[in-house]
Amino acid sequence: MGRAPCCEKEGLRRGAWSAEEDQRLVAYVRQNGHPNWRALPRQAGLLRCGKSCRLRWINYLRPDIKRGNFTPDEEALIVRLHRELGNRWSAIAAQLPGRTDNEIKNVWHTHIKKRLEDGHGEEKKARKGKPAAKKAADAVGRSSEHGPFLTASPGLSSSGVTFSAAADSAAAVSSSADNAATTSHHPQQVGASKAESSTELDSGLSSAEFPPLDDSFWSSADVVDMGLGATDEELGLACPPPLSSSSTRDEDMEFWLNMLLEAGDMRDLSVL
DNA sequence: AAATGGCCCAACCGCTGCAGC
DNA sequence: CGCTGCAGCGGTTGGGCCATT
Repeated sequence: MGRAPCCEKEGLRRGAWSAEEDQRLVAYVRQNGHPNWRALPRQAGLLRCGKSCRLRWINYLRPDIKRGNFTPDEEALIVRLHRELGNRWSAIAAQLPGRTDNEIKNVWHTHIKKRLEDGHGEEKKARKGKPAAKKAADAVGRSSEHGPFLTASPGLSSSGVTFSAAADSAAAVSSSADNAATTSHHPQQVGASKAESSTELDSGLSSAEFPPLDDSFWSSADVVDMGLGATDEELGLACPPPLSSSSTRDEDMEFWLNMLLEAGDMRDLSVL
C-alpha cells in the first residue's frame, strides 16, 4: 500500500485557476494533446498536479462543454439514468453531450435530488433556482475573477443552453458541426459574449505572452491534434444535427440517444 | 447599509480499475 | 502473478455571490 501521492505536493499551486494557467494548459494541450497527465504540468510549465490539470480541462476548458442551465429534458434524462445507473455520474454524463460528470453531480445534489425529495417539482423558495441570467452571470463572474481566459459564455440563451469554452474561438466555431455541445445559439448573443470575452481577456492577459487563440483552434482538426482522441466520425458517431431554428432540444436529445444506441453504448439499457 | 444565511459550483481528496512491466 | 503507476470516478468541501433580514 502506501501508494505514492499523485503528485509531489511541494510548490504546487492549488485552488482556483488563473487565466494564465488556463491559457498555458489550453495551449499545451492544443499542441501536444494530453498523453500523460502526470507529466503534463511540468512540460507545460504549470505548477499544478496532473490530476488538477486533467480536472480543469475536462470540467472547464474542453471545447465541447455546454454550460448554462440544464433543460427540463436534460434533467428528466438525468433522473431516469440515475434511477438506472445510480451514482455513476460519468456514465450519466456520457448520455448528455457537453455535460460533465461534475456538473451533473452538482445539479443532482443541488436541484434534482431536492425536488425529488420534496415530492413536488418545486424548488424551495425564492433564491433556489437562480434566474438563468443570473446563473450565467455567475459563471462569467467566476470566470473573470480568477479565471479562465475562456469565459463561461455569458450568452445564455433563452433555452438555458449555452456554450462556454474558449471565448472567441468557441463562439466563432460554435456553429460548427464538430461541436457537439451546441444545441441552440443566438448569433447576436454570441457576438455580445464575444466582445465581453475579448475585453476580459485583453484586460487580464498580456496578449503578447498569450496571444488569443485563433478561430481555427477549436476546429475539428485541431481538436484531433490536441490529442482529444478520435473525432466523432472516428468513433462511429455522426455529427449532431445542424443547428437550425427548427431544431428542438428533444430532437437533439433524441439524436444523441439514438447515436449512442447505435454505437452500442446503451444496448443493455432499457432506457429507450 | 451591514450582517447573516443559504445556494451554487469549481476544485480537491481518496479510492478503484486497468495496463504495463 | 504480483507490483507499480496512471487515469478516471465519486464524494466532499471551500469560497464567492446573492437574497433576506
